[in-house]
Amino acid sequence: MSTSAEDLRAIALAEFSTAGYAATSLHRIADLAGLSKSSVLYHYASKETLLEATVAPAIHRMEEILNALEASALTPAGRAAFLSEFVDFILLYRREVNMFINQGPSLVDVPVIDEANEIVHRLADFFAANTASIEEKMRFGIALGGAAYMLCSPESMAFDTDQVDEARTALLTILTELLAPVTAPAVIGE
Amino acid sequence: MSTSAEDLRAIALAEFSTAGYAATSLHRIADLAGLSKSSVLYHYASKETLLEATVAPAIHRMEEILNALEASALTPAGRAAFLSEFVDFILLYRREVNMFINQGPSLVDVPVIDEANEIVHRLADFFAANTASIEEKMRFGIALGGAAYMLCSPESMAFDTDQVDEARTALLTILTELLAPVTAPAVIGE
DNA sequence: ACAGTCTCTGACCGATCGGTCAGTTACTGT
DNA sequence: ACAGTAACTGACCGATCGGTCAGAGACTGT
Repeated sequence: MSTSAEDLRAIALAEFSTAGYAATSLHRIADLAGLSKSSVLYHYASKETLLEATVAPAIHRMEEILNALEASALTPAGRAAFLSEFVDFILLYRREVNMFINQGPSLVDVPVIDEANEIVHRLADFFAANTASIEEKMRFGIALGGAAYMLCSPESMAFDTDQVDEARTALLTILTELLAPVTAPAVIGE
Repeated sequence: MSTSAEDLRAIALAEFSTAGYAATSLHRIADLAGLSKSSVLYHYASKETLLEATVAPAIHRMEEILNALEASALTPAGRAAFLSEFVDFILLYRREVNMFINQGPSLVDVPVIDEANEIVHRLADFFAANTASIEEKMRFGIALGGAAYMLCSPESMAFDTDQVDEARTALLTILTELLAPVTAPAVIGE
């Protein structure tokens, strides 16, 4: 059952994230799926509908994580839990996250993408609320954008399954270091 | 002099980096320049030629920096000089760097983009040569991709000129911290 | 045997894409 | 006054884009 609908979603996700939404034609998606363009439009009413179906699960999951973060306020435990969940989220929804980061700004006016951009803004606001310094804002941006780039760059897209755990640990270490609370003294440098 | 040629380059750069190469039409570039599409094609033989002219300066500069890095081997001074030059490079060629990072993989078969991708690979190989651990590779990717994202995200594109210095200092601090030699003890966390 | 529904397809549509070309305008040096 | 050239333009081209539509098979329950 559902031979094609889910296949098409996966194919579209891979193409949208690597080649870009605008640069990916319905014809190409159909070819990769072994179908005709008309069949793609049978399962999804439009290219935009396909995009929405492609990224919706990741958006909803990210919304859950963000709600939990805002609920747990700024307790150290809450913050640590968020980082762990966030790393798992990025690893699970690698391609979707890469799409938000790389193409989000250029896909405005697509409702589901606007929703995703709004979530990123909520997340940024949360971290920016406690610090006005440019360096802290930059740490957040580098952590988010860098992690997303790292996990979907051409070289790293093909993770061996046994490397995922190591990647997860490394990512959590680096992000924790980058997003350490502002109360931590700056022992590095002078 | 050069009323339009240079203007077109700047307009194309801004559009390519924000909306994407594939999603930017020659018609739109012409409109933004107050010219006709034919005039754009008068100054640049093709859309691809315009892309090459747009990113060539940044590529040549990055090549210089990379050559200097490889020449200075792994001396601490050489590494520190590289980081400083690299930060200046990213700040000066923000939009171009953002293009490489976000669209490089999808623009293969364009000669000048292949050249840029090759440079990124040389840079990655240089840092990967001294460490095989996934974490160190990830640190490099996060630093490069994160810095590029941070400096060309919609919110940060409009830097006040007096904030550039502060941004430069913060960026240098964070990158130095991220790319600290593997010999440095991990004093953060446990 | 029949009707209904799901999946799929080729033919076709208007719009837009990158690109070509003949020709116009305006400014130059002679 | 004239020729040359740089800058620019509208009309046009084939290709491709997203999307519509009528209908062909395949599989159901009756």
